[in-house]
Amino acid sequence: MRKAFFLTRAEENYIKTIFHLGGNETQLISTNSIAEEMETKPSSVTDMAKRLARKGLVNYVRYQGVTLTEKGKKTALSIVRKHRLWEVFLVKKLDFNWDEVHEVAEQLEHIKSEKLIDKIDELLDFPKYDPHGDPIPTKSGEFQERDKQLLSELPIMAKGVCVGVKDTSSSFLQYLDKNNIALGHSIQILEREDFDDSIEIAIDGRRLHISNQIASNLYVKQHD
Amino acid sequence: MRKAFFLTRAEENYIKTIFHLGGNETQLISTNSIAEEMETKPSSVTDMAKRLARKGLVNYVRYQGVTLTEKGKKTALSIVRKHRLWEVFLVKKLDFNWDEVHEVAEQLEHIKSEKLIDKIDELLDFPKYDPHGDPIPTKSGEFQERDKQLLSELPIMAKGVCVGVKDTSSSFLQYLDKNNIALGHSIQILEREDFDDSIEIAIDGRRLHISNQIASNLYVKQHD
DNA sequence: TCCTAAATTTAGATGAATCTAAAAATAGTT
DNA sequence: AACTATTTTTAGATTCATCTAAATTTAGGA
Repeated sequence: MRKAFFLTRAEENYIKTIFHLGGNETQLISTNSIAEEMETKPSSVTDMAKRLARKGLVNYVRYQGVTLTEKGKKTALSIVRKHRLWEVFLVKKLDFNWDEVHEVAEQLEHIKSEKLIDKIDELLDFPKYDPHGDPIPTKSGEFQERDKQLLSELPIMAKGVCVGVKDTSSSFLQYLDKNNIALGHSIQILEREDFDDSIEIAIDGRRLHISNQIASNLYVKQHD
Repeated sequence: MRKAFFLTRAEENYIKTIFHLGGNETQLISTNSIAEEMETKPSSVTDMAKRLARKGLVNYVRYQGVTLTEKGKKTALSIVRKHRLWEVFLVKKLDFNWDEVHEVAEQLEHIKSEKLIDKIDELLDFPKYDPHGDPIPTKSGEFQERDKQLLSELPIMAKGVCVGVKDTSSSFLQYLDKNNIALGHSIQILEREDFDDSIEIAIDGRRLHISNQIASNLYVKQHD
């Protein structure tokens, strides 16, 4: 019988970051990019890469980078699942605003209790998306990105429903709140300004002028 | 401006243990008793005692023991508050049984977010007691033990309401479940067996014979 | 008072997670 | 093919939290 499988908080955070950087796919993730994302030093990442490799969570090639193993992917999905379910819980049950949930969910995602997260899932009636529109992996690890495009990439006159945000910073989310843009709203592109790629949109009967910065951080699902 | 006040998980656990051992009062708590309670070594406790003293959370007297400072007490109450509120949440909102909540609450009590625990408190409608009958400190740190006695200390024919448990082990709580003994039930002592101090009780119209072991782990509030 | 047993502390070690500074490997360019 | 800039790794140090083993202090007899 081999030693019980247990991950420290730091290990879980590395796994999650590698996943978000695309460790899912085949290309190797560089230690530098991980360090940058986690605001830590490349040398620390190297150490951790070795540790995670020893535990069978990543494939580590010296001077090349890492990818997640199957076990690593499963772990990452479980953490992402917990993070996003907790975010839904905070918004739906405790009236947190969608710009306040991230920090707290970063802590809650490390709570170790399968029963707890399953019960939370049930309490929330098995949500498919988190408050930012990101999909929640199922208990068995199924995970499907929603069919979506950046608002900035839609052609003139195209219509769509707002389904997610790319940037999840407080300032961006608060901008959206202030302008009454929320998931589920219908949007139509009315005009595009060639000079700065800003666009004029119709949203819920109102007209609104938004910068390219904004439009390229809003996901929509196009319809006709 | 001095360094931001921050406690590690280990530090919080020590503070909590000292509180439970009576660090509230004036007598010093020995390193040995702390080590025993936490299933660690006395030498580890000594190290931590120094660290906590440096941070102003305990008064540490070499070879004598520790007491909590005002700051330490405040910290302890905040942790106990979080632990007990989470226990209520698990039982009331997620249908955990009262013998399953401790472990998970041990993790949840370390989540750092004032807003989160205040919202949980509100969601639960500001409960005064946890699922084992222990009082929940208020946000401002008020904390009052309920007026209660051990069932084993009640005289013959005395009546009372079950208000808490002393032992919170799974096996004890499951015994109570099996015999349909729960907080809020009325109990009357009918007979006491001199030989082994076991007692015959009336509870909710039923008669039940329970050992002294059981009776000395059940709290009741006596009435007439 | 002196002695011994128990409690407590010190000293030194270990593993996790991090850092800095220096060394090594890689990749792009002439 | 050789040079250089960048990336990555190594080596060595630090802090936290823990341990074991040895030394010290305290407290309770005889």
